[in-house]
Amino acid sequence: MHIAGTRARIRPMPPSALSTSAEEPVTLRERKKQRTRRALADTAVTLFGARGFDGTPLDALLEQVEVSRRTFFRNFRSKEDVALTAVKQLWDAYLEAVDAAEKSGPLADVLLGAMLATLERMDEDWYRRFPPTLRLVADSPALDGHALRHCAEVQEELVRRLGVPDRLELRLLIEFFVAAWHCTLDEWLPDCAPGELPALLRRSFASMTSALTLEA
Amino acid sequence: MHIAGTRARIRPMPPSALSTSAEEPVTLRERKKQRTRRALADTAVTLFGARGFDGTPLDALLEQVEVSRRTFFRNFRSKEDVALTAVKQLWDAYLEAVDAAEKSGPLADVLLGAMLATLERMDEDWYRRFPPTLRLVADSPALDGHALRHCAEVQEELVRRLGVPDRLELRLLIEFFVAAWHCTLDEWLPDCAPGELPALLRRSFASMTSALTLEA
DNA sequence: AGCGAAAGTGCCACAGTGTGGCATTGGCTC
DNA sequence: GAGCCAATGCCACACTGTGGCACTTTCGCT
Repeated sequence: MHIAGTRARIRPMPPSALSTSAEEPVTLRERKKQRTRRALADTAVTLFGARGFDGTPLDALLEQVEVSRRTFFRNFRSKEDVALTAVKQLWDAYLEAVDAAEKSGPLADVLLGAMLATLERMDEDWYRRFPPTLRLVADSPALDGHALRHCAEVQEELVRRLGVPDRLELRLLIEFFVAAWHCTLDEWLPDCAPGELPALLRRSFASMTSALTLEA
Repeated sequence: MHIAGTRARIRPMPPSALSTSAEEPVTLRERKKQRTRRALADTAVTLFGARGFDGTPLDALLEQVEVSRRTFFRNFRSKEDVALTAVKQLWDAYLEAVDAAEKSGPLADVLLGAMLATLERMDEDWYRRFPPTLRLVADSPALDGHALRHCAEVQEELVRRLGVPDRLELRLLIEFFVAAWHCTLDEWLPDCAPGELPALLRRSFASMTSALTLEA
Protein backbone atom coordinates (compact mmCIF):
# COMPACT_ATOMS: atom_id res chain seq x y z
CA MET A 1 0.00 0.00 0.00
CA HIS A 2 3.02 2.21 0.69
CA ILE A 3 1.42 5.54 1.36
CA ALA A 4 3.89 8.33 0.89
CA GLY A 5 4.65 11.01 3.38
CA THR A 6 2.91 9.68 6.44
CA ARG A 7 5.45 6.88 6.76
CA ALA A 8 7.40 6.67 9.97
CA ARG A 9 10.98 7.77 9.54
CA ILE A 10 13.57 5.01 9.22
CA ARG A 11 16.91 5.15 10.96
CA PRO A 12 19.63 5.90 8.47
CA MET A 13 21.99 2.91 8.87
CA PRO A 14 25.57 3.36 7.65
CA PRO A 15 25.32 5.74 4.71
CA SER A 16 24.40 3.28 2.00
CA ALA A 17 27.78 1.62 2.54
CA LEU A 18 28.99 -0.54 -0.29
CA SER A 19 28.39 1.62 -3.30
CA THR A 20 29.64 0.03 -6.48
CA SER A 21 31.85 2.81 -7.69
CA ALA A 22 32.87 3.68 -4.16
CA GLU A 23 35.45 6.26 -3.31
CA GLU A 24 37.62 4.18 -0.98
CA PRO A 25 37.49 5.67 2.51
CA VAL A 26 40.85 6.83 3.78
CA THR A 27 40.84 5.69 7.36
CA LEU A 28 41.91 2.16 8.14
CA ARG A 29 38.94 1.75 10.39
CA GLU A 30 36.50 2.47 7.58
CA ARG A 31 38.20 0.08 5.20
CA LYS A 32 38.11 -2.70 7.75
CA LYS A 33 34.44 -2.12 8.31
CA GLN A 34 33.80 -2.13 4.58
CA ARG A 35 35.60 -5.45 4.27
CA THR A 36 33.40 -6.98 6.91
CA ARG A 37 30.28 -5.66 5.23
CA ARG A 38 31.40 -6.91 1.86
CA ALA A 39 32.24 -10.33 3.24
CA LEU A 40 28.84 -10.55 4.90
CA ALA A 41 26.96 -9.50 1.77
CA ASP A 42 28.95 -11.80 -0.52
CA THR A 43 28.75 -14.82 1.73
CA ALA A 44 25.08 -14.18 2.32
CA VAL A 45 24.23 -14.48 -1.38
CA THR A 46 26.19 -17.68 -1.88
CA LEU A 47 25.11 -19.26 1.39
CA PHE A 48 21.43 -18.39 1.04
CA GLY A 49 21.64 -19.40 -2.60
CA ALA A 50 22.91 -22.82 -1.64
CA ARG A 51 20.70 -23.62 1.34
CA GLY A 52 17.76 -21.30 0.78
CA PHE A 53 17.03 -18.04 2.56
CA ASP A 54 14.44 -19.34 4.99
CA GLY A 55 16.39 -22.56 5.48
CA THR A 56 19.61 -20.83 6.50
CA PRO A 57 19.87 -19.56 10.07
CA LEU A 58 21.65 -16.28 10.45
CA ASP A 59 24.13 -18.01 12.73
CA ALA A 60 25.40 -20.05 9.78
CA LEU A 61 26.37 -16.84 8.02
CA LEU A 62 27.92 -15.34 11.14
CA GLU A 63 29.94 -18.47 11.76
CA GLN A 64 31.25 -18.54 8.21
CA VAL A 65 32.29 -14.88 8.26
CA GLU A 66 33.40 -15.15 11.89
CA VAL A 67 31.40 -12.19 13.09
CA SER A 68 29.24 -11.90 16.17
CA ARG A 69 25.51 -11.30 15.97
CA ARG A 70 25.95 -7.96 17.62
CA THR A 71 28.35 -6.79 14.95
CA PHE A 72 26.15 -8.03 12.16
CA PHE A 73 23.20 -6.02 13.33
CA ARG A 74 25.32 -2.93 13.58
CA ASN A 75 26.04 -3.23 9.87
CA PHE A 76 22.70 -4.47 8.56
CA ARG A 77 19.18 -3.88 9.68
CA SER A 78 18.08 -7.46 9.21
CA LYS A 79 18.76 -10.80 7.62
CA GLU A 80 16.74 -9.64 4.63
CA ASP A 81 18.79 -6.48 4.42
CA VAL A 82 22.08 -8.24 3.88
CA ALA A 83 20.57 -10.54 1.28
CA LEU A 84 19.26 -7.57 -0.69
CA THR A 85 22.55 -5.68 -0.80
CA ALA A 86 22.82 -5.93 -4.59
CA VAL A 87 19.29 -4.64 -5.05
CA LYS A 88 19.94 -1.68 -2.78
CA GLN A 89 23.17 -0.90 -4.60
CA LEU A 90 21.28 -0.72 -7.85
CA TRP A 91 18.70 1.69 -6.54
CA ASP A 92 21.29 3.83 -4.81
CA ALA A 93 23.14 4.13 -8.09
CA TYR A 94 19.88 4.81 -9.88
CA LEU A 95 18.97 7.71 -7.62
CA GLU A 96 22.39 9.19 -8.28
CA ALA A 97 21.86 8.75 -12.01
CA VAL A 98 18.51 10.50 -11.83
CA ASP A 99 20.12 13.41 -10.01
CA ALA A 100 22.80 13.63 -12.67
CA ALA A 101 20.39 13.32 -15.59
CA GLU A 102 19.28 16.32 -17.58
CA LYS A 103 15.60 16.80 -16.87
CA SER A 104 14.19 17.80 -20.21
CA GLY A 105 11.70 16.22 -22.55
CA PRO A 106 9.37 13.38 -21.56
CA LEU A 107 9.95 12.31 -17.97
CA ALA A 108 9.51 8.68 -18.93
CA ASP A 109 12.57 8.98 -21.14
CA VAL A 110 14.52 10.57 -18.32
CA LEU A 111 13.67 7.68 -16.01
CA LEU A 112 14.50 5.11 -18.68
CA GLY A 113 17.74 6.84 -19.61
CA ALA A 114 18.86 6.99 -16.00
CA MET A 115 18.31 3.27 -15.60
CA LEU A 116 20.20 2.47 -18.80
CA ALA A 117 23.07 4.64 -17.59
CA THR A 118 22.97 2.92 -14.23
CA LEU A 119 23.12 -0.53 -15.79
CA GLU A 120 26.21 0.53 -17.70
CA ARG A 121 27.83 1.85 -14.56
CA MET A 122 27.40 -1.28 -12.47
CA ASP A 123 30.57 -3.33 -12.38
CA GLU A 124 31.19 -6.96 -13.17
CA ASP A 125 31.11 -7.96 -9.53
CA TRP A 126 27.62 -6.59 -9.22
CA TYR A 127 26.43 -8.47 -12.29
CA ARG A 128 27.72 -11.63 -10.64
CA ARG A 129 25.76 -11.04 -7.45
CA PHE A 130 22.54 -9.55 -8.78
CA PRO A 131 21.01 -12.58 -10.55
CA PRO A 132 21.44 -14.91 -7.56
CA THR A 133 19.86 -12.22 -5.44
CA LEU A 134 16.86 -12.10 -7.76
CA ARG A 135 16.46 -15.86 -7.47
CA LEU A 136 16.59 -15.56 -3.70
CA VAL A 137 13.85 -12.97 -3.84
CA ALA A 138 11.77 -15.15 -6.11
CA ASP A 139 11.97 -18.05 -3.68
CA SER A 140 11.29 -16.29 -0.41
CA PRO A 141 8.12 -14.29 0.20
CA ALA A 142 9.75 -12.57 3.15
CA LEU A 143 12.58 -11.33 0.96
CA ASP A 144 10.17 -10.28 -1.75
CA GLY A 145 8.21 -8.24 0.74
CA HIS A 146 11.35 -6.45 1.85
CA ALA A 147 12.42 -5.84 -1.72
CA LEU A 148 9.04 -4.36 -2.61
CA ARG A 149 9.12 -2.23 0.50
CA HIS A 150 12.53 -0.89 -0.43
CA CYS A 151 11.25 -0.16 -3.90
CA ALA A 152 8.41 1.84 -2.43
CA GLU A 153 10.91 3.92 -0.49
CA VAL A 154 12.85 4.58 -3.67
CA GLN A 155 9.64 5.68 -5.34
CA GLU A 156 8.91 8.15 -2.56
CA GLU A 157 12.41 9.47 -2.93
CA LEU A 158 11.93 9.87 -6.68
CA VAL A 159 8.74 11.82 -6.16
CA ARG A 160 10.62 14.04 -3.75
CA ARG A 161 13.45 14.69 -6.19
CA LEU A 162 11.38 15.13 -9.32
CA GLY A 163 8.68 17.21 -7.67
CA VAL A 164 6.39 18.81 -10.22
CA PRO A 165 3.06 20.63 -9.86
CA ASP A 166 0.86 17.66 -10.68
CA ARG A 167 1.61 15.04 -8.07
CA LEU A 168 -0.84 12.37 -9.21
CA GLU A 169 0.59 11.99 -12.69
CA LEU A 170 4.13 12.01 -11.42
CA ARG A 171 3.33 9.30 -8.91
CA LEU A 172 1.61 7.28 -11.60
CA LEU A 173 4.54 7.60 -13.94
CA ILE A 174 7.02 6.51 -11.30
CA GLU A 175 4.84 3.56 -10.38
CA PHE A 176 4.67 2.66 -14.06
CA PHE A 177 8.41 2.90 -14.37
CA VAL A 178 9.00 0.52 -11.49
CA ALA A 179 6.31 -1.77 -12.86
CA ALA A 180 8.06 -1.89 -16.23
CA TRP A 181 11.34 -2.59 -14.48
CA HIS A 182 9.84 -5.51 -12.59
CA CYS A 183 8.36 -6.94 -15.77
CA THR A 184 11.76 -6.58 -17.40
CA LEU A 185 13.43 -8.49 -14.60
CA ASP A 186 10.85 -11.24 -14.95
CA GLU A 187 11.88 -11.70 -18.56
CA TRP A 188 15.55 -11.39 -17.81
CA LEU A 189 15.58 -13.81 -14.89
CA PRO A 190 15.74 -17.14 -16.76
CA ASP A 191 18.99 -16.36 -18.58
CA CYS A 192 20.34 -13.27 -16.85
CA ALA A 193 22.61 -12.35 -19.74
CA PRO A 194 23.94 -8.93 -18.72
CA GLY A 195 24.06 -7.61 -22.26
CA GLU A 196 20.38 -8.28 -22.87
CA LEU A 197 19.01 -6.34 -19.95
CA PRO A 198 19.01 -2.90 -21.64
CA ALA A 199 17.26 -4.25 -24.73
CA LEU A 200 14.60 -5.95 -22.60
CA LEU A 201 14.08 -2.77 -20.65
CA ARG A 202 13.62 -0.77 -23.82
CA ARG A 203 11.14 -3.32 -25.04
CA SER A 204 9.10 -3.07 -21.83
CA PHE A 205 9.05 0.71 -22.16
CA ALA A 206 8.00 0.48 -25.78
CA SER A 207 5.09 -1.75 -24.77
CA MET A 208 3.77 0.58 -22.11
CA THR A 209 1.40 2.63 -24.22
CA SER A 210 0.00 -0.39 -26.03
CA ALA A 211 -0.52 -2.16 -22.71
CA LEU A 212 -2.95 0.55 -21.67
CA THR A 213 -5.09 -0.08 -24.74
CA LEU A 214 -4.84 -3.87 -24.61
CA GLU A 215 -8.05 -5.58 -25.69
CA ALA A 216 -9.54 -8.53 -23.89
CA MET B 1 10.82 -7.96 -7.39
CA HIS B 2 8.08 -10.57 -7.28
CA ILE B 3 9.00 -12.86 -10.12
CA ALA B 4 5.99 -14.85 -11.25
CA GLY B 5 5.88 -18.56 -11.72
CA THR B 6 9.09 -19.58 -10.04
CA ARG B 7 7.71 -18.60 -6.65
CA ALA B 8 7.52 -21.27 -4.02
CA ARG B 9 3.97 -22.42 -3.38
CA ILE B 10 2.29 -21.04 -0.28
CA ARG B 11 0.24 -23.18 2.01
CA PRO B 12 -3.45 -22.47 1.53
CA MET B 13 -4.59 -21.51 5.05
CA PRO B 14 -8.32 -21.77 5.81
CA PRO B 15 -10.08 -20.98 2.54
CA SER B 16 -9.87 -17.22 2.66
CA ALA B 17 -12.20 -17.33 5.64
CA LEU B 18 -14.01 -14.11 6.39
CA SER B 19 -15.40 -13.14 3.03
CA THR B 20 -17.59 -10.08 3.23
CA SER B 21 -20.68 -11.49 1.60
CA ALA B 22 -20.09 -14.88 3.20
CA GLU B 23 -22.54 -17.73 2.97
CA GLU B 24 -22.85 -18.56 6.67
CA PRO B 25 -21.56 -22.06 7.33
CA VAL B 26 -24.18 -24.42 8.74
CA THR B 27 -22.29 -26.26 11.43
CA LEU B 28 -21.98 -24.71 14.85
CA ARG B 29 -18.30 -25.57 14.89
CA GLU B 30 -17.65 -23.55 11.74
CA ARG B 31 -19.59 -20.58 13.02
CA LYS B 32 -17.66 -20.64 16.27
CA LYS B 33 -14.41 -20.69 14.35
CA GLN B 34 -15.56 -17.81 12.19
CA ARG B 35 -16.46 -15.84 15.27
CA THR B 36 -13.00 -16.35 16.69
CA ARG B 37 -11.40 -15.27 13.43
CA ARG B 38 -13.62 -12.24 13.21
CA ALA B 39 -12.92 -11.28 16.80
CA LEU B 40 -9.19 -11.60 16.20
CA ALA B 41 -9.28 -9.53 13.02
CA ASP B 42 -11.51 -6.84 14.52
CA THR B 43 -9.61 -6.56 17.76
CA ALA B 44 -6.34 -6.55 15.87
CA VAL B 45 -7.26 -3.43 13.89
CA THR B 46 -8.45 -1.48 16.91
CA LEU B 47 -5.65 -2.66 19.19
CA PHE B 48 -2.86 -2.10 16.68
CA GLY B 49 -4.47 1.17 15.74
CA ALA B 50 -4.35 2.33 19.33
CA ARG B 51 -0.89 1.14 20.36
CA GLY B 52 0.84 0.78 17.00
CA PHE B 53 1.53 -2.42 15.12
CA ASP B 54 5.16 -2.81 16.10
CA GLY B 55 4.46 -1.60 19.61
CA THR B 56 1.77 -4.16 20.30
CA PRO B 57 2.91 -7.67 21.23
CA LEU B 58 0.83 -10.44 19.79
CA ASP B 59 0.16 -11.60 23.32
CA ALA B 60 -1.82 -8.44 23.99
CA LEU B 61 -4.19 -9.39 21.20
CA LEU B 62 -4.43 -13.01 22.34
CA GLU B 63 -5.14 -11.96 25.90
CA GLN B 64 -7.90 -9.60 24.84
CA VAL B 65 -9.60 -12.17 22.63
CA GLU B 66 -8.80 -14.94 25.11
CA VAL B 67 -7.22 -17.24 22.58
CA SER B 68 -4.03 -19.24 22.86
CA ARG B 69 -1.07 -18.56 20.59
CA ARG B 70 -1.41 -21.99 19.08
CA THR B 71 -4.98 -21.33 18.04
CA PHE B 72 -4.11 -17.97 16.59
CA PHE B 73 -1.49 -19.42 14.31
CA ARG B 74 -3.89 -22.04 13.12
CA ASN B 75 -6.17 -19.27 11.89
CA PHE B 76 -3.65 -16.74 10.63
CA ARG B 77 -0.25 -17.12 9.10
CA SER B 78 1.31 -14.28 11.03
CA LYS B 79 0.75 -11.14 13.04
CA GLU B 80 0.83 -9.21 9.78
CA ASP B 81 -1.74 -11.53 8.28
CA VAL B 82 -4.41 -10.78 10.84
CA ALA B 83 -3.80 -7.05 10.56
CA LEU B 84 -4.28 -7.18 6.80
CA THR B 85 -7.57 -9.05 6.87
CA ALA B 86 -9.50 -6.16 5.35
CA VAL B 87 -6.99 -5.82 2.53
CA LYS B 88 -7.17 -9.51 1.74
CA GLN B 89 -10.95 -9.42 1.77
CA LEU B 90 -10.89 -6.68 -0.80
CA TRP B 91 -8.62 -8.57 -3.16
CA ASP B 92 -10.54 -11.79 -2.70
CA ALA B 93 -13.70 -10.00 -3.66
CA TYR B 94 -11.91 -8.34 -6.54
CA LEU B 95 -10.73 -11.63 -8.01
CA GLU B 96 -14.31 -12.87 -7.86
CA ALA B 97 -15.48 -9.71 -9.57
CA VAL B 98 -12.93 -10.16 -12.34
CA ASP B 99 -14.13 -13.72 -12.87
CA ALA B 100 -17.70 -12.51 -13.08
CA ALA B 101 -16.93 -9.60 -15.39
CA GLU B 102 -17.58 -9.74 -19.08
CA LYS B 103 -14.22 -9.71 -20.80
CA SER B 104 -14.79 -7.54 -23.81
CA GLY B 105 -13.37 -4.23 -24.93
CA PRO B 106 -10.27 -2.64 -23.43
CA LEU B 107 -8.85 -4.77 -20.61
CA ALA B 108 -8.08 -1.66 -18.60
CA ASP B 109 -11.81 -0.92 -18.49
CA VAL B 110 -12.53 -4.47 -17.40
CA LEU B 111 -10.08 -4.16 -14.51
CA LEU B 112 -11.44 -0.76 -13.53
CA GLY B 113 -15.04 -1.91 -13.77
CA ALA B 114 -14.36 -4.94 -11.62
CA MET B 115 -12.85 -2.75 -8.91
CA LEU B 116 -15.77 -0.33 -9.01
CA ALA B 117 -18.15 -3.25 -8.69
CA THR B 118 -16.13 -4.65 -5.82
CA LEU B 119 -16.19 -1.34 -3.96
CA GLU B 120 -19.97 -1.32 -4.25
CA ARG B 121 -20.21 -4.85 -2.95
CA MET B 122 -18.15 -4.33 0.19
CA ASP B 123 -20.36 -3.85 3.22
CA GLU B 124 -20.40 -1.11 5.81
CA ASP B 125 -18.43 -3.15 8.29
CA TRP B 126 -15.61 -3.42 5.81
CA TYR B 127 -15.59 0.31 5.16
CA ARG B 128 -15.22 0.77 8.88
CA ARG B 129 -12.19 -1.49 9.11
CA PHE B 130 -10.39 -0.68 5.87
CA PRO B 131 -9.20 2.89 6.54
CA PRO B 132 -7.64 2.05 9.92
CA THR B 133 -5.92 -0.86 8.22
CA LEU B 134 -4.46 1.49 5.62
CA ARG B 135 -3.13 3.73 8.35
CA LEU B 136 -1.56 0.72 10.03
CA VAL B 137 0.14 -0.18 6.77
CA ALA B 138 1.35 3.37 6.33
CA ASP B 139 2.97 3.36 9.75
CA SER B 140 4.67 -0.02 9.73
CA PRO B 141 7.21 -1.00 7.07
CA ALA B 142 6.78 -4.64 7.99
CA LEU B 143 3.07 -4.47 7.32
CA ASP B 144 3.63 -2.58 4.10
CA GLY B 145 6.00 -5.25 2.89
CA HIS B 146 3.43 -7.93 3.57
CA ALA B 147 0.72 -5.93 1.86
CA LEU B 148 2.85 -5.41 -1.23
CA ARG B 149 3.74 -9.08 -1.27
CA HIS B 150 0.09 -10.03 -1.12
CA CYS B 151 -0.59 -7.62 -3.95
CA ALA B 152 2.07 -9.33 -6.03
CA GLU B 153 0.33 -12.65 -5.48
CA VAL B 154 -2.95 -11.17 -6.61
CA GLN B 155 -1.23 -9.88 -9.72
CA GLU B 156 0.12 -13.32 -10.53
CA GLU B 157 -3.36 -14.69 -10.07
CA LEU B 158 -4.76 -12.05 -12.40
CA VAL B 159 -2.24 -12.94 -15.09
CA ARG B 160 -3.26 -16.56 -14.71
CA ARG B 161 -6.96 -15.82 -15.05
CA LEU B 162 -6.74 -13.28 -17.86
CA GLY B 163 -4.14 -15.17 -19.85
CA VAL B 164 -3.78 -13.74 -23.35
CA PRO B 165 -1.22 -14.35 -26.10
CA ASP B 166 1.01 -11.39 -25.27
CA ARG B 167 2.19 -11.90 -21.73
CA LEU B 168 4.38 -8.81 -21.42
CA GLU B 169 1.66 -6.31 -22.17
CA LEU B 170 -0.79 -8.09 -19.90
CA ARG B 171 1.68 -8.05 -17.05
CA LEU B 172 2.36 -4.40 -17.65
CA LEU B 173 -1.30 -3.54 -17.68
CA ILE B 174 -1.93 -5.38 -14.44
CA GLU B 175 1.02 -3.69 -12.80
CA PHE B 176 -0.33 -0.35 -14.00
CA PHE B 177 -3.72 -1.14 -12.61
CA VAL B 178 -2.35 -1.91 -9.17
CA ALA B 179 -0.15 1.17 -9.37
CA ALA B 180 -3.18 3.33 -10.13
CA TRP B 181 -5.02 1.71 -7.24
CA HIS B 182 -2.20 2.51 -4.85
CA CYS B 183 -2.07 6.11 -6.01
CA THR B 184 -5.81 6.31 -5.51
CA LEU B 185 -5.53 5.05 -1.96
CA ASP B 186 -2.86 7.65 -1.27
CA GLU B 187 -5.29 10.36 -2.22
CA TRP B 188 -8.17 8.76 -0.39
CA LEU B 189 -6.29 8.14 2.84
CA PRO B 190 -6.52 11.57 4.47
CA ASP B 191 -10.33 11.68 4.51
CA CYS B 192 -11.39 8.14 3.69
CA ALA B 193 -14.88 9.16 2.63
CA PRO B 194 -16.32 5.93 1.22
CA GLY B 195 -18.36 7.68 -1.43
CA GLU B 196 -15.35 9.41 -2.93
CA LEU B 197 -13.26 6.35 -3.59
CA PRO B 198 -14.84 5.43 -6.95
CA ALA B 199 -14.44 8.97 -8.26
CA LEU B 200 -10.81 9.10 -7.19
CA LEU B 201 -10.18 5.75 -8.83
CA ARG B 202 -11.72 6.94 -12.09
CA ARG B 203 -9.57 10.03 -11.94
CA SER B 204 -6.40 7.97 -11.50
CA PHE B 205 -7.37 5.85 -14.48
CA ALA B 206 -8.10 8.91 -16.54
CA SER B 207 -4.62 10.24 -15.76
CA MET B 208 -2.80 7.10 -16.80
CA THR B 209 -2.20 7.93 -20.44
CA SER B 210 -1.15 11.50 -19.76
CA ALA B 211 1.22 10.27 -17.05
CA LEU B 212 3.16 8.36 -19.68
CA THR B 213 3.74 11.51 -21.69
CA LEU B 214 4.43 13.76 -18.72
CA GLU B 215 7.08 16.39 -19.45
CA ALA B 216 9.90 17.27 -17.08
C1' DA C 1 55.87 8.29 20.82
C1' DG C 2 52.07 8.56 24.03
C1' DC C 3 47.50 9.27 25.66
C1' DG C 4 42.67 10.14 26.06
C1' DA C 5 38.51 9.77 23.33
C1' DA C 6 35.73 7.42 20.35
C1' DA C 7 34.28 3.84 17.61
C1' DG C 8 33.93 -1.19 16.81
C1' DT C 9 33.42 -5.62 18.71
C1' DG C 10 32.17 -9.68 21.55
C1' DC C 11 29.50 -11.79 25.03
C1' DC C 12 25.37 -12.27 27.69
C1' DA C 13 20.62 -12.00 28.55
C1' DC C 14 16.07 -11.00 27.10
C1' DA C 15 11.67 -9.94 24.32
C1' DG C 16 8.90 -11.37 20.53
C1' DT C 17 7.44 -14.37 16.72
C1' DG C 18 6.40 -18.71 14.93
C1' DT C 19 6.36 -24.14 15.25
C1' DG C 20 5.99 -29.04 16.90
C1' DG C 21 4.18 -32.43 20.23
C1' DC C 22 0.63 -34.05 23.07
C1' DA C 23 -3.19 -34.16 26.07
C1' DT C 24 -7.96 -32.37 26.49
C1' DT C 25 -12.29 -30.48 25.28
C1' DG C 26 -16.42 -30.00 22.78
C1' DG C 27 -19.27 -30.63 18.84
C1' DC C 28 -20.73 -33.97 15.21
C1' DT C 29 -22.49 -38.68 13.73
C1' DC C 30 -24.60 -42.80 14.40
C1' DG D 1 -25.92 -41.68 24.81
C1' DA D 2 -21.08 -43.29 22.89
C1' DG D 3 -17.53 -42.89 20.06
C1' DC D 4 -15.00 -39.96 16.75
C1' DC D 5 -12.63 -36.16 15.16
C1' DA D 6 -11.51 -31.47 14.66
C1' DA D 7 -10.27 -27.57 17.34
C1' DT D 8 -8.02 -25.89 21.29
C1' DG D 9 -4.75 -25.15 25.07
C1' DC D 10 -0.41 -25.83 27.11
C1' DC D 11 4.54 -26.64 27.08
C1' DA D 12 8.95 -26.38 25.11
C1' DC D 13 11.92 -24.91 21.52
C1' DA D 14 14.32 -22.40 17.41
C1' DC D 15 15.26 -18.05 15.35
C1' DT D 16 15.47 -13.04 14.88
C1' DG D 17 16.50 -8.74 16.75
C1' DT D 18 17.88 -5.50 20.88
C1' DG D 19 20.05 -3.55 25.12
C1' DG D 20 23.86 -3.46 28.44
C1' DC D 21 28.54 -3.70 29.46
C1' DA D 22 33.35 -4.71 29.14
C1' DC D 23 37.30 -4.98 26.03
C1' DT D 24 40.09 -3.94 22.06
C1' DT D 25 41.55 -1.10 18.27
C1' DT D 26 42.07 3.10 15.89
C1' DC D 27 42.15 8.17 15.56
C1' DG D 28 43.54 12.76 16.66
C1' DC D 29 46.18 15.57 19.36
C1' DT D 30 50.01 16.99 22.13
